[in-house]
Amino acid sequence: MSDPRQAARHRLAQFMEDKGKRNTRQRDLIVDIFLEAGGHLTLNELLRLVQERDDRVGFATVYRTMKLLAEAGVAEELRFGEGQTRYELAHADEHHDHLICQTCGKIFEFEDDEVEAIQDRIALRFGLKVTEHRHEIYGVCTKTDCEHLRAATELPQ
Amino acid sequence: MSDPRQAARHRLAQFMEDKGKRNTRQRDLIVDIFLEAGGHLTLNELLRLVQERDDRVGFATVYRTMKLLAEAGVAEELRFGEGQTRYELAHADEHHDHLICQTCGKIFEFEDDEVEAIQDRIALRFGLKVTEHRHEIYGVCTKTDCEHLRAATELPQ
DNA sequence: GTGCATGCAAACGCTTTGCAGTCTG
DNA sequence: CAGACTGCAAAGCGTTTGCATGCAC
Repeated sequence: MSDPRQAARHRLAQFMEDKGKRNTRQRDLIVDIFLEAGGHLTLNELLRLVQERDDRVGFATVYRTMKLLAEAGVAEELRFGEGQTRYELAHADEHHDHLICQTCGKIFEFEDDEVEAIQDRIALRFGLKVTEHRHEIYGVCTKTDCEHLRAATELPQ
Repeated sequence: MSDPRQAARHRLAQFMEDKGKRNTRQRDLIVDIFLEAGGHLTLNELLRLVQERDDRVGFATVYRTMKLLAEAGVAEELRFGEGQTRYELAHADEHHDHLICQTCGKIFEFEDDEVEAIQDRIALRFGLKVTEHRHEIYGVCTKTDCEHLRAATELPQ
C-alpha cells in the first residue's frame, strides 16, 4: 500500500462517500486514465486519452471530474506559463516543485528542504507567514533523447 | 542616473529609434503612468489610470504598448495564479522573485543568491541547463495595515 | 423516484488581431 | 505622404456554467 495510486483511490473513495457523490462509468474511466498516465496532463490531453476508450465522454465531464479530484486532494492543478492547466497526482503530505525542459517539454519533480527553509526566512523578513509557494525551473535538457521525448509528450514550445 | 526609471526611458528611446517606432501621445502617456505607478499592474489597472488622464485611449493601445515595452526589455510580464498578466519595471541585469500576500494582495520582491545556486545544482542533477526560473511565495501578511493595503491595491482574492 | 451527473452549447474573461481611419516623422 | 499607430469590434482560446436529459443509488 505504498503505491500512491492506491492511496489516491482510497482517499477518493472516502471523499465520494462523505460527500454523497456518485460513481459513474465516466468518472471511473477518467480516474483510471489519470492515475495510469502519471501526471502533468492538460484537460485536452486527458480528454483525448479518455475518448480513445470511450468517445461519448465530453470535455465538461473531464473538466468537472478533475475539479472533483482536486477538491478531494487527489489531483493538483499546475499552471506553468502556457495558459493551460495541467493536473498531477497529489503526493500525500509532501510538496515538490518542477523543472521544465523548454526543448522537449518534459517535466521533472524536485524537492529541496534547504530552499523551503530559506523561503521561510525570506518571508519572515517581509512579515509574511508562508502558506504555499511555487518554484519552477526552466531549462534545456541535455539528454540525447530530448527530441524523441518532445515528440512523445507533445508539449508545445 | 541610478534611477531605474531614467534608465528605462533611455533604453526605450534607444529601442524605439533602432526599430523605427514612433512616439505618440498615447505611448508617452502609458509609459509615464507605468513608470510612475511602479509596478505589478494589470492591463486593466493601467487602462483605468491612463483613462483618468485621457479617456480616448483604448485597451488595445495599452496592450500593444506594454508588449512593446516588454520587447524593449523595459517591462516584464508576470503571471501569478490569477489569470491576468501583470507588468513590472524590468530591473536591468538583476533578477528577482515575488512574495504575494493572499490577504491584501501586496507584492514584495526578493532576491536570493543561495536559492539560485541551489537551483543550478538541482537542475544539473536532472541534466538541465537553467535558462530561467520562477519562484513565488504566497503567504499572509502580518502587518496591521494589511486590510488597508488590500483596499488600496484592489487585488482580487 | 430523487436528485446527482452528463453532454451540449453558450457564456465568460482575458488576450490577440483585422481593418479603416489617423497622425508621426 | 508613406507607413506606423490607434480605436473599435470581432475573433481566439481556455475555462466555466445553464439546462434538458440520463442514470446511480
